[in-house]
Amino acid sequence: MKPMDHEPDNDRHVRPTIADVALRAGVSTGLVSFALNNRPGVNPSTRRRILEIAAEMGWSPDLRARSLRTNRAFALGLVRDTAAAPGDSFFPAFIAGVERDLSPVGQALVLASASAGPSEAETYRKLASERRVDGVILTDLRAADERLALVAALGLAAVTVGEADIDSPFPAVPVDAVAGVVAMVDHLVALGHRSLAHVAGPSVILHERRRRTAFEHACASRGVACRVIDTDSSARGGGEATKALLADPENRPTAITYSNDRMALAGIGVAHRSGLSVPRDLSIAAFDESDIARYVYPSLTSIVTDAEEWGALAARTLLAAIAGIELAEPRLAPARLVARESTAAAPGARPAS
Amino acid sequence: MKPMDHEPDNDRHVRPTIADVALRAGVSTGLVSFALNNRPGVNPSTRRRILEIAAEMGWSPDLRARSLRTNRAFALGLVRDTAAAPGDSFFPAFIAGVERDLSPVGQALVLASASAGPSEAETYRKLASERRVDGVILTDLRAADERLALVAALGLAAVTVGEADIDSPFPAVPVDAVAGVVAMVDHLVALGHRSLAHVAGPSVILHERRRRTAFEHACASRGVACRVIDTDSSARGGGEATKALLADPENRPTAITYSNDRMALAGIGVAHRSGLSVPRDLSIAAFDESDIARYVYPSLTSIVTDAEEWGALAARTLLAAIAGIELAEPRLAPARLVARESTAAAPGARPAS
DNA sequence: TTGTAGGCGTTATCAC
DNA sequence: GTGATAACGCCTACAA
Repeated sequence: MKPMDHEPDNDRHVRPTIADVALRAGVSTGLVSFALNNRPGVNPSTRRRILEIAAEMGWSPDLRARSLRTNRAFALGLVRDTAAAPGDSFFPAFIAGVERDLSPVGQALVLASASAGPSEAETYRKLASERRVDGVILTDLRAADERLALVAALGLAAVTVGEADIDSPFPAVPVDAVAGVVAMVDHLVALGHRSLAHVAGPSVILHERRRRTAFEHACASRGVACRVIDTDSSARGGGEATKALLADPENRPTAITYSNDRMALAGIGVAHRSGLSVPRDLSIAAFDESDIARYVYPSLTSIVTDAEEWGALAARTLLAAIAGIELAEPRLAPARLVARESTAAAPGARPAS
Repeated sequence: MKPMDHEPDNDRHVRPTIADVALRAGVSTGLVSFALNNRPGVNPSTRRRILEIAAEMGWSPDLRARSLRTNRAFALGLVRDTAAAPGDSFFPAFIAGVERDLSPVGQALVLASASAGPSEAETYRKLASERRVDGVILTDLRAADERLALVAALGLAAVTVGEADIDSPFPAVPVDAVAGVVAMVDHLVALGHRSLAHVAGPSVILHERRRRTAFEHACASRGVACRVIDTDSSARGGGEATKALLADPENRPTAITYSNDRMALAGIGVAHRSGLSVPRDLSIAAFDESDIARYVYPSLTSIVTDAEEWGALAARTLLAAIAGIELAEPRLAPARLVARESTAAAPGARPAS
């Protein structure tokens, strides 16, 4: 035996290549490639024969070779800051949506973490320099997000989940943040609430900021008081914000909205421990619910967005961008209010007319 | 502009290849490769010069070429059934752990979904035939899991998260399921509970089955009654199981353990709606908590496992297996009981001696 | 319609 | 110790 390990005729576990198919079909590799890729210029009968033989031999494309040759990775990347949002219920659903649209078209999702180890920028840089992905999905966009310039400089395609606040070379998949907030404020005002509060996530995050602004505007235009507290989006943060809001019995809101449901649940916990009953003494509402919102007690009034659909739309938009197609401005169904048990008439309020 | 985008000589953004480096250094590409990979047989001064020039030119390895040549993907795969466990709090943490150990060694995580579109087997098959990954992490192992044979037949490496119940060619990263359950049952028995119940996930899932068995054994050996109800692991399922358990006031458990925290939260909801107070009238406990368990009211007594560490250990074990190294049996710290507010003395029970 | 040849960037082989 | 050169599997101008 030679030191070389080429014995394609011997080893039964060698994957057939297009050369093997070509040999068997008595044609050239080029023709096989054309036939396999559904390209014009191949005699229909020849094509059929080639496809048959390829199937029979169990040929399947080797992505590595194809990648090298075509300079594409056939994969998209998603970098998450895992430390920033533990227990986040939005992400898993979002990712499921992304995958749903990727796998049928032979694309894969490469997940990378930014929090641990190398910095976020380094993670994107590596993804690009190794050419592991063709594009990235940018989530949790920040104010003046430096990732836009970075990713563009790296030559990656991208899609932003939500609209950027600066010039962006990338398509965006926005969702109407205002409608839901307005519906929520109207809902609470109709219940007689005149002093509201919003427990927000970090305000560098654009969608957090937008919710906050929408909340403040809606309150102002309805002439109701509103307080906003920033948190780190964690359950703990939500609890602490609630404590702060309830600290002064003389001057506390009668309804609190939270930027996610785990903060809201923590808020309910704090309220209970303060001797307040939800929703009798205090109304509670949330954004971005997971399925538990429906089943806890009291069930959570929420502004819900279809996270999975959002992910799917983002994936589709990015794939189109990579293919050089510009999709008609993709727009997600606006977030909608789902009223449940955690919101009720404000204490001492007469029912709205 | 032509529709083609190939203009490598024109584009100023061409990445330097080792050929470029070799040219500049006045050596051959082979030598550059050796130098860059820290392999013996290169004159130290030559090596230094090559490294300098490579850095200066901004060379970085192209994974595609390396993959093609070395027949490795430098990536691991994880196939999840997204539909099966929406809102699962275990997975995100687990994945974060996987990534934590992967990125520092230049490996990536490819996530694929099985629920939507192609079948689970098809997903693994594709991952292998495209050669996208070197190995897969098998989670939520099922009884007589057919994935073991499939993945082995596909020539993929793998690691199982938890021990298989059949012969497995793959290393496993088990966790002691029994200790936590025993601690939980003892905790409840000490509180005076004599009639327990367990709301389990699908019993095809091995860890669900093991918990169930451990629960039944522990109850039997303590001489306390136990009822088990199977669910689909969803919050809804947890709620319905609770309804069933509480249906007959004459004969209902005084404590219920749930296989995950969202079922437990739903259970608390059902209890409240049935006019029962937790933990006064009914004690509630959970497994696999997310961070909200600490902050809800009442806070949840839980059996907690370090999901992130589990993911990291699984990744490490699989990487070792791929490298041909067999790690000393990796073992995770056993799950431990964290008693909180949701469990208390059984109604009418005298405090344990 | 089909065949040929060259190259994508890297690593492995084998002479020098 | 060093340097050509041939693969890896596929795609694609270009020639026939």
